[in-house]
Amino acid sequence: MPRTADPDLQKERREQILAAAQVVFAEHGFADAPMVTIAKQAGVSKGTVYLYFASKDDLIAALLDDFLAESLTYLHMLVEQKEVRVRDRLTAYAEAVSTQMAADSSMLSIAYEFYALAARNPAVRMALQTYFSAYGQALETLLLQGVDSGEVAAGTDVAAAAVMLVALLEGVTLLWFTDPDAVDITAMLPAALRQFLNSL
Amino acid sequence: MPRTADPDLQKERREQILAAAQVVFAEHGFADAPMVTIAKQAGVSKGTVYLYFASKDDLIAALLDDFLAESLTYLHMLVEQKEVRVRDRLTAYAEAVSTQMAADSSMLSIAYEFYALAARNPAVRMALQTYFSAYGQALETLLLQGVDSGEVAAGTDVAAAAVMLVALLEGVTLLWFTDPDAVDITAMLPAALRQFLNSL
Amino acid sequence: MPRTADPDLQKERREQILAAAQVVFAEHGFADAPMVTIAKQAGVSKGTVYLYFASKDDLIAALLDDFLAESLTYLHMLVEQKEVRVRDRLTAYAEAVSTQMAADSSMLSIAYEFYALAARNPAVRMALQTYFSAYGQALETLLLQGVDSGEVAAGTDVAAAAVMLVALLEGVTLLWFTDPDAVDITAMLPAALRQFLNSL
Amino acid sequence: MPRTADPDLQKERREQILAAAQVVFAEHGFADAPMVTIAKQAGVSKGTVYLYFASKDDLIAALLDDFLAESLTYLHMLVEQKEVRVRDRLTAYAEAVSTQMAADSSMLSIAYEFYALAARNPAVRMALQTYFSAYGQALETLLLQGVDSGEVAAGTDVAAAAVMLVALLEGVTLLWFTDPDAVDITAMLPAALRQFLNSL
DNA sequence: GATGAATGAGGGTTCATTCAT
DNA sequence: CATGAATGAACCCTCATTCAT
Repeated sequence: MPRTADPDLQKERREQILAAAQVVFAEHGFADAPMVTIAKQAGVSKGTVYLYFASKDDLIAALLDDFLAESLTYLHMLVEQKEVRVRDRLTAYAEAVSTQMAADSSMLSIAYEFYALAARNPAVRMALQTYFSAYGQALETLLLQGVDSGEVAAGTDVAAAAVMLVALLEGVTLLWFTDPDAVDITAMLPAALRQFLNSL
Repeated sequence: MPRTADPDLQKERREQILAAAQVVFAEHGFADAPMVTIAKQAGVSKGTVYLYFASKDDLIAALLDDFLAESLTYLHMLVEQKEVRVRDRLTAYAEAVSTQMAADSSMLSIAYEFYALAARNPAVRMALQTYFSAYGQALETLLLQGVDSGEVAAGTDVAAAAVMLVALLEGVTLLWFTDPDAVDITAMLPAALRQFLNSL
Repeated sequence: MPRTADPDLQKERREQILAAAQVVFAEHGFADAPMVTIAKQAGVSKGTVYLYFASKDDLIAALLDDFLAESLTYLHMLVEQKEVRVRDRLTAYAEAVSTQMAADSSMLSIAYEFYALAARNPAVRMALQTYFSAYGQALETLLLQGVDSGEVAAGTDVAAAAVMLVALLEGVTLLWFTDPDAVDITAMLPAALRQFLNSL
Repeated sequence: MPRTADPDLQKERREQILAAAQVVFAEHGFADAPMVTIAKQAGVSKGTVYLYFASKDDLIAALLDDFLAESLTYLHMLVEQKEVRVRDRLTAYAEAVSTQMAADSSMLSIAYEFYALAARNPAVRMALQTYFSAYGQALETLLLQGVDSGEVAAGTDVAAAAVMLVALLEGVTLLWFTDPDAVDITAMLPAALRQFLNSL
């Protein structure tokens, strides 16, 4: 039993607070979510939050990093599954994303907080730029694998196609977020993907 | 002689404040834009803002209404120009939107504020639902005109296509907003439109 | 038809505004009654109120003067009715006061505003002192008339009795004001008076 | 080590703020007493006041409760002192009240604030009704004890007498409050009491 | 005289952050 | 490590008062 802090416990606390922040931020928005509410949601005191995060901004930034890292990890995993057909992987991705969002839209609520924040916060903007760039790169790689396997037409401008695919997925997501009853995301997202792939 | 209020002056003041609010909200976000800053930007005093808007929320709601009404007005105008080819009208729309946003992104900044707000404000959510519904309807009507004129394949599911088109345009816009240098919106938006129409 | 303002019209406007102030002050209290509300209640504009009263404080002071003058006028009238028995006059007074208050308690609401205000406003305090002094004087004169007519015992300390009578009437009024259902003022006020007179 | 809150310290702070509020409210009135002034008087910051009272209204309500409870406690104590003659107890009460008020009239200033407030605040009105009802009950019990001991005439309507006694005491207090120089409350209150008891 | 748009001081309240325990 | 009492800057909103018309 070491005298120094237990790194695992540290990490656990940190994630516990981040999870609480996600819940509270999704419900109230960044600006209207008091730190004390996040602390309570995490089951700790106000002061403890400041032991793990220097400020509210820092907490928000950490949440952003978590989100993006997690999302990219999943995408990179997809890229590695070379034994599976590209279409099937993309479809699986669309289904996974739509299923997850339909189950818990809090991440999405926060995503729009981040997009809004990006307009006036350079650090957030930069993080999102890096994310979307990597997102596009991953899809581009996937599409290239599709060209190799013959699933995608040889002459396709895969770079442009990747960007457009990202745009389409994000756009469908926005529409669903705004009006979940009008847009069936679990159907629409794969459908949009299919149509897009067929157009290549 | 303000025995009776001058309706024109009233309207002018109101728009003057709304314009100021757009600038300030775009720069600071709804939550971090003090009313007094908006007042100063409009060249009036704090109290004056409250002569025209009952509260900050009311000001935000009025801004949303203005945005959506203006946007839909333009779309409905497009629908009416039946003498012009559908593709040309859609292209003109994409170009107009991208040009405007490239010139002044403040409306877009605020758009993401509204998307974020929609998650926890029923009135905002409802307004956006109505907007996107009308938006989709307008594009659907346009696509139907395209079917009539032979520009769009007869068997096309125009309703689904319209939703997807909205999604695509919104998605491209988001990517540009996040990273204007990585995405040339004046080129990408028409290009995305072209590809989409070709896929129908 | 004089070019200068019509004094009667002036006076009428002034009383119209004072009457409105009574209503609004009674409902909201001095501090929470906006001038504009008083203006509306009077059917004039905000600016007009300031044509007749220099400030809110001035309006309040004028209201106080009106109240006290009216009340004293009635008392002095009682003193002059020497042909009527003292007891009958006092009873008539008690009945008149209780009837009026039961019909409209707004004057009473405002009375307590004035009592509270007297604690920190010398002008108000002075006015109330003058009023209560005159009030006591009037009752003392009445009681003296009673001694002369044999209605009141000869050795009575009429000065002390007058003060006590004022206190009793004010006290009963307060209890009724606080709980109108628990105290029947139209019965209690004359009863208190009777008992008091009998104890002299 | 404030791992857990210290109840004593909490209570102390609360009373410290209530005491400050009494001073400031008495001097400025409820409406014209800024919270920050109360905070300064209590030697704490503005925010601290809100740690102990949810709002200004809450602070006022707490003050009212304190006043009434303290006052009733004293009355109930009087009722219990059955070994002392009723007249002596009432006289002691009158002397205690008048002495206390002559020493510090701030409670009285605030009392009139409460009476004024009762007109438009149901909670305050209710509290005062309960208070005056209990006040009357206590005096009624005392008078009944007087009947038992032969100090008060057997046929007396003690209920009515109690109400009238409350009224008389309150009325004398009001007159003194309005004009302390004209009314010697330490003499007048016991005198009024004596006369009243003699009239029974 | 009368109006009501405009002003800005002022006040209630919130909450990010600190720090003594 | 953890706590939560304390701080005070900041912000929304109200309203007494002024004055151009």
